[in-house]
Amino acid sequence: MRVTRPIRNSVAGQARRTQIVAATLELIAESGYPSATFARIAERAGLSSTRLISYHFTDKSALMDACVEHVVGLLGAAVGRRVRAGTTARGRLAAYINGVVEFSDNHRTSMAALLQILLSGAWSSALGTEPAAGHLEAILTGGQLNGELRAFDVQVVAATIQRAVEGLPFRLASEPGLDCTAWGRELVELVDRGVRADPT
Amino acid sequence: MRVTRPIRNSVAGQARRTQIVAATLELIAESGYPSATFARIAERAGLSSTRLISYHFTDKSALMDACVEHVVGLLGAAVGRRVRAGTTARGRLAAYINGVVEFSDNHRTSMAALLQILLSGAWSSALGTEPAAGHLEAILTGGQLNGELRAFDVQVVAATIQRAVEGLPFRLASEPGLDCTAWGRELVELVDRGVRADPT
Amino acid sequence: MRVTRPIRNSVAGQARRTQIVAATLELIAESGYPSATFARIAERAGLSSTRLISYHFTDKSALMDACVEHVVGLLGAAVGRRVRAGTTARGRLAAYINGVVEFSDNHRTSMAALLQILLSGAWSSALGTEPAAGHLEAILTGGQLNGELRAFDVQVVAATIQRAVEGLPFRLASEPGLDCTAWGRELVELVDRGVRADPT
Amino acid sequence: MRVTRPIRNSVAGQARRTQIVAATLELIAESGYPSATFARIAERAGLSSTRLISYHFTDKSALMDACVEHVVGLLGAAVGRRVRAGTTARGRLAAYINGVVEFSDNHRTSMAALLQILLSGAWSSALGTEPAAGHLEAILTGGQLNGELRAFDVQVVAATIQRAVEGLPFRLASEPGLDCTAWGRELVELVDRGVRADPT
DNA sequence: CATGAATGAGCGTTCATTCAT
DNA sequence: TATGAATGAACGCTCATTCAT
Repeated sequence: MRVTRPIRNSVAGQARRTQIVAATLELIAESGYPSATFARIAERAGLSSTRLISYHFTDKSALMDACVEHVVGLLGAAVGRRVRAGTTARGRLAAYINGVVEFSDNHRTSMAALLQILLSGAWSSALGTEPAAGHLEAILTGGQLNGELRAFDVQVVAATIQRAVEGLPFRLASEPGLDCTAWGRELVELVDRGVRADPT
Repeated sequence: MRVTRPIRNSVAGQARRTQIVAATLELIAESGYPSATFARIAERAGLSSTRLISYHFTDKSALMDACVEHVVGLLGAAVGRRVRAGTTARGRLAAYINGVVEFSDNHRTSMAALLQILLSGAWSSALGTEPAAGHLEAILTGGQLNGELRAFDVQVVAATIQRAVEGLPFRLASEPGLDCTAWGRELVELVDRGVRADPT
Repeated sequence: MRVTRPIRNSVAGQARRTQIVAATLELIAESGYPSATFARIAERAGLSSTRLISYHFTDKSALMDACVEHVVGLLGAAVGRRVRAGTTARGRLAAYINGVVEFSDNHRTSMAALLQILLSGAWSSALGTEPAAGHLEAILTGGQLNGELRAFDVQVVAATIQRAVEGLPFRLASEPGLDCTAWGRELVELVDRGVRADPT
Repeated sequence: MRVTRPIRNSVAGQARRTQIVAATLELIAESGYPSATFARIAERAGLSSTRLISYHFTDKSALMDACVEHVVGLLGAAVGRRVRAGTTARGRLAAYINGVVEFSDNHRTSMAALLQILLSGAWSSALGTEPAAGHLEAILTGGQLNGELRAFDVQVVAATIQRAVEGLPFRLASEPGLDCTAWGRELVELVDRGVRADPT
């Protein structure tokens, strides 16, 4: 039994941890956070006992942190790349929305689980979380400064956009056939009209 | 000896049920849905035993249904009145948004609890829920038909607006000093610009 | 399920609690404090599940408190009666020693368990504990004041006597045939010689 | 490849074992026997895994035996030296008491831990333990034979003295500023008066 | 309408120990 | 000599619910 903090470099350990995180994400996406007990996670991951989970993760919240980190890492990379490619504020805003929408479409399980974990509060906020909201506000403020966007309360608009894109994974859960591309297009149009500066 | 379901019409029983619902809503608003166990509800309501809860409510989900019904009833009445007073689609849309925002401001505990219950999934959807979304879609469709609003996917826009207003109670929980009137004004402006027809 | 503090007046409940306390004392006396798990207590008491224990006692420490209270109550009554009957300091000292020794002889299980619980630290010292040491010191101080006892450090002597009488239950565990009356007589003689004033 | 028991004579192994024993003693003295789990011992000793403990000690009780042996060895040497220097029974008795008291004062951690281990029962009595009691009885019997000490039950007196000196480490834990020299002096006087022969 | 008693399943966590290098 | 990985049993405790008045 290891007693110091789990070594993140061990190959086998890393694999086990990834396997447990994956099982946890699937379980939460399918049956909700409360169903993600150690017993059910172990069962789904094919582990011999729940002890293996507590062996690799200090805590339940440590496991949840690992889940959040995993998904947020992928999401941030995917969206960040697209946003940075944008040359105007409106373009970056559209990239952000489409980026999250597309990622939600392609990683349904992970995103559904992520949002439920975040809502559950069962993670140690000590993570680099809510960078999303920060990025969004930066984009909006930039657009206001260079005249692309009209005057508005950045907080309100950022919160609205954030909630809009975060709503998609829930929608997809009950309506799997949803056309995400169209949803993104509509959402971008709605938001762009809402924030762009009036033509002079 | 009566062996059937408790009579729902008795005065004392009705009072007890209201008391339990109130305690439940407070508890959930303060400490989240998972903390709303029978034991804690009984403690907060000043009951000597959880038995009194199971006596008045068939089930935990029946209790949650009662909570949802209670708040949705108040919310529906308050918002419905304001929406019906509107004469244009854009006016009714603004009335809807401001109505929910104002209600969230004035009934913080109830609204915070309601949204957490709805998210928890612990209620028998057999309620007339999501009438809100229906109302919203009706307003939007009406506006498109009479030319006030541009062409857009009603589902996407309705979902976005719904999520926007439902986000406020969460925001209020962490930022109690928030200016809700201003928030509502900003939100109405954002949405109105997003959906109104282009000037001809 | 009751949620307020257990009602101490209920007849049936009181009986159950006594039954659980008795089983706990027996178990601890036989197999030591660490063996007194809820599972084993329930088994020995013939309960259907450990849930019945947590139903009647808030906590494990609450159960231990009940055990301590039970035995200390009996012990205090028995010894107190004998001590109060003494008319001299030396007489009261002998009464104290013989009282505890005799009680230890007649309530072997309870005393063995009590001492192990006290040593384990698993009780909320909020009880009226260690009144024994106080009584002892009072007797000794009184004897010094009236000239029956020589000058000595009351703390040291009280501690020594207390440890001497508390040792008997452990001895009895490994040597059940021990003659307690003789042991008490020897101990009284040893202590009396140790503390009495020199003849003038 | 060796498959038998680890060699106890290796230098490095001996050092490791000493290090583990030291950590265990400290832990028990500070937080009690039940807190001395492999995990916590490994943590305090700076080991990466509990495996190192099970590697060097067959068993938990083997570890405890090593702890007992370590302290009893030191104690026996220190006290034995002083006792053997005594020329009379009363002198050897005083030497024994003062020896244990002084050792307890100078090796607080070790003694506190030792007594808790002995009380816990988690050691294989197969050690040459209770030699102390034997030595004490020998001193007392010798004194009775040569007329220095009065007639009394050696077992009772030996047990009383043993418990008296063993009580000091517990006292020191809660009262670190205690004057041990004075305590020893008082105890010697108390015991000497209790056992010495009456002047003829 | 009310309530004390009882219940079994399940929770996250910790235990000393063994396996396989 | 050392170590990471794995293990199943047990821990105290909480859950919503049912029994029996």
